[in-house]
Amino acid sequence: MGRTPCCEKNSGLKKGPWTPDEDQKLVEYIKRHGHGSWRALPKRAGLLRCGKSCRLRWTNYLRPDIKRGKFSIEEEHTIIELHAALGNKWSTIAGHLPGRTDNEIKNYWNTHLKKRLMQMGIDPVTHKPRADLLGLSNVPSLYNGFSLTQEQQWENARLAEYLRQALFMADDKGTHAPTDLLIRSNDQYNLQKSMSSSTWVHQQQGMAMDFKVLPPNLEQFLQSQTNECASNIRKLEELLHQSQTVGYCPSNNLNPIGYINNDEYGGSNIADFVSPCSMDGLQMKAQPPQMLRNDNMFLHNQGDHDINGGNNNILNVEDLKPKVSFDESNLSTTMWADQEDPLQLMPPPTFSTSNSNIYNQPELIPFINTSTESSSMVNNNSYVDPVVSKAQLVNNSEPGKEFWSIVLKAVGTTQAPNIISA
DNA sequence: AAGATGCTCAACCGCCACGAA
DNA sequence: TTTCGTGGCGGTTGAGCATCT
Repeated sequence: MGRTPCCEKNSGLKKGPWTPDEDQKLVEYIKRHGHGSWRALPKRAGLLRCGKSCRLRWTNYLRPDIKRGKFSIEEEHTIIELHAALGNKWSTIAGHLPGRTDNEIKNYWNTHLKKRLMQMGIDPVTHKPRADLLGLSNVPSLYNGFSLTQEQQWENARLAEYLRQALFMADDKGTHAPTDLLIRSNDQYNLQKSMSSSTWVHQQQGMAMDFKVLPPNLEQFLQSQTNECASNIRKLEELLHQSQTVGYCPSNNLNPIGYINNDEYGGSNIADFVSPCSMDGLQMKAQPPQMLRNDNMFLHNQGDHDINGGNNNILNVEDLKPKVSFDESNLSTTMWADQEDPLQLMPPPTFSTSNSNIYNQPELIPFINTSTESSSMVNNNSYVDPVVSKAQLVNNSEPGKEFWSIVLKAVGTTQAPNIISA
């Protein structure tokens, strides 16, 4: 049995690079007759090639709608985002990049993006931070006792993406990608302490030497950003003091979704400070992540990898984007007050899909921690006190409005790079 | 200058799914 | 239901070029 191979060996058919003459023959034939049966085409077109070779040459190179040239930042982002969700589904990914072929995307991934992610400490297969490289060997303890749900895996992927963004801050030419590096600390004191000890900075500089992507003056840069942010934070804190500050944030050790933050893990690695911060951060960090995306879409496509027929599982890239356009008018009368679970009470922000560039969206809002009592660490890195964070009152009061106004002003801009500490 | 090494990407290979017979 | 032809996909290769030593 066994089917006939497309190109019999020793069939006398030509292989290897196409000549301009062959290209011309193929293009002219298809222009006149369409490709029809690929197997029959070469004979009819006067080509000593197999049909498969003709099809490949046409679809990957000669097709008139092929886009040539470098991949744009947006295209790169789309590839990475889709790859995180779909894996090596190159043709599906290509379906979202007009004019790009699956082969081209695959090549670009293998020769550029994959390497870049690896250099940045991100596993290009899982899109998770590479624990070995980042000193994150303790991170899995975050999930002790829990099996990772798809949502949590998604959050991991998102963390990886934030790391990627952070490390994309400067490219080889010293220009900056339009993304913010978000640094979160449980309080400004801890951040300043960390900065002054420079543990993180030194680690980053070490990485910079390897990665060749971070600014050489990183330490000063971070420091200046920190100072700048500190004044904003103080403003916010003043306003917050005018409001009642009530309510508890479930601590991370009770939250299997568990955003990583520094107090749980000793505060010396990158993941301690670069965290997935989002609009829900304003509602305390334990806000379920599904607020930020269309989970049905994601879950559906998670299960779609093995669906027959390849193109059946095309998904709209819009559905993968965080839905985080912020509607200020929606900030109304909800308040967190003496509630055991404020998460149940805080309405989600209004989301929309209007923004075209997910990396410029106000999702990049830091977790604003208003805690006045810092959670404590002891030297052996064991976690002692639960994180007790005071939630902010959000209401129609002038201070409340002003608070949000400042928050939006502070974080809603997309000037980059901008390190926002909180 | 020349060989070694690395990088890119067009092209190939083998496999799979689908639809027609 | 099975077989077969075909198109399509993803992994891999290797020629050609660039950079390094």
